[in-house]
Amino acid sequence: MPRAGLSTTAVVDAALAVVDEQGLEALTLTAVAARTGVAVPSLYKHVGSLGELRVLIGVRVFEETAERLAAVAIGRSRDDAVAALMHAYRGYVLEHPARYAAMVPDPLHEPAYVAAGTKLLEVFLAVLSHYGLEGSDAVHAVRRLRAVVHGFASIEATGGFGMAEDTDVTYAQLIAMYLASLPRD
Amino acid sequence: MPRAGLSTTAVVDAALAVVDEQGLEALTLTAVAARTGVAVPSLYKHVGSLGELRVLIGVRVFEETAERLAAVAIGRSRDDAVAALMHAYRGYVLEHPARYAAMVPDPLHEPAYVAAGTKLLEVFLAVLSHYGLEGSDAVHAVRRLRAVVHGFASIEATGGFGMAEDTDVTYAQLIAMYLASLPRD
DNA sequence: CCAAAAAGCTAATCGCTTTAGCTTGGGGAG
DNA sequence: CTCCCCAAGCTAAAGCGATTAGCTTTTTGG
Repeated sequence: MPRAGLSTTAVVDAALAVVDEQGLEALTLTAVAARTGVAVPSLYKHVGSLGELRVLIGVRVFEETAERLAAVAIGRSRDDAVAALMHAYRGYVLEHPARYAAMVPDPLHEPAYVAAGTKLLEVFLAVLSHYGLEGSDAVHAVRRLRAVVHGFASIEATGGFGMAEDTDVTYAQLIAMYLASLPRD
Repeated sequence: MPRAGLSTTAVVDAALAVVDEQGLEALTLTAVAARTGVAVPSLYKHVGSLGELRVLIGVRVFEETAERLAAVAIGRSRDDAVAALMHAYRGYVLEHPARYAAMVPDPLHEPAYVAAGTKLLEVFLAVLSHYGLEGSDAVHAVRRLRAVVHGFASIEATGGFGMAEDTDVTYAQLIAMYLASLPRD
């Protein structure tokens, strides 16, 4: 019998596919094993435990987001950059709604998250530095941004906005609201 | 052997206690049964399934929040009322951080949520009506409020704010930011 | 006082995670 | 080119949580 040629990366890929297709609750070792064409216990050669797999998924999503945001911020500044960041963040969540839920648990308790989280933080800080924000002011500004963006995205991703009104309009208002909270010249 | 004298309400109470003390992941029928002094299958006389229990918990939290917000808005108007609402919302989450996570899943898909959600919506709409907001404008304003408040609360409840800066300050800024987005006379 | 519904219980099944221990493919050292 | 070793897979089995079936007993309305 030939070998499957699995790897930790491949397992995480398969797990993400399961999450995308069937939701976070459907993330089970049985499902991942089925998708990779391997017996369930074989996964332990690459992953350690289901809990660890969840963390790995969260880290991956975090990294992808950070990468995407960093890319989109290049060549823009101030309001333009902030708006682009906010749109990119929401865009990722809209593309992978189920995946987003995987990012939430144990954000900073898990050391593995710290690296990815730090990179994301740095992107935010870099953009805000053009407003002259430093130190505590910058921290609070980043937190405001995270609250707005995460709050909207998580509600939208779970279908929490019941009314028929266009959510694009709401988001545009949120962006304007946040920008207005930044120092003006 | 005497009877335990359980009821759906009592089961939900016990479940909330479990969540408060050990977190949402620890919510298991075994844990609830242990706390109520009953065998696991006996719970099915009151609850239907673990999934249904989760929904019942979510509804309860929703209702408590709505009640609390409604109470705090009485006798206040405009900025005063909005700020009070936002503080009360955050206060509830800080008091029961683990409980808050139970509110998120399936917000509107579950019909049971609709009633509680509607009440909460009405409180928001009533407060915003003093700004002359109606129809779509009011819907977007409520969504902005939900995004800010839920975003901040959920990040804070899961310990997502890593830096040492005082979160009270951040929240005060968020309130000011939101108020600034409402129509001024 | 009596019947029947409601509340509990025990036994058993099923799916999922995890551990233990065996087998073998395949690459590198000689 | 061959042989050895390790990593990748597998099967077997234990354990836990949810759920169902079916029995017993308390309680309560008539």
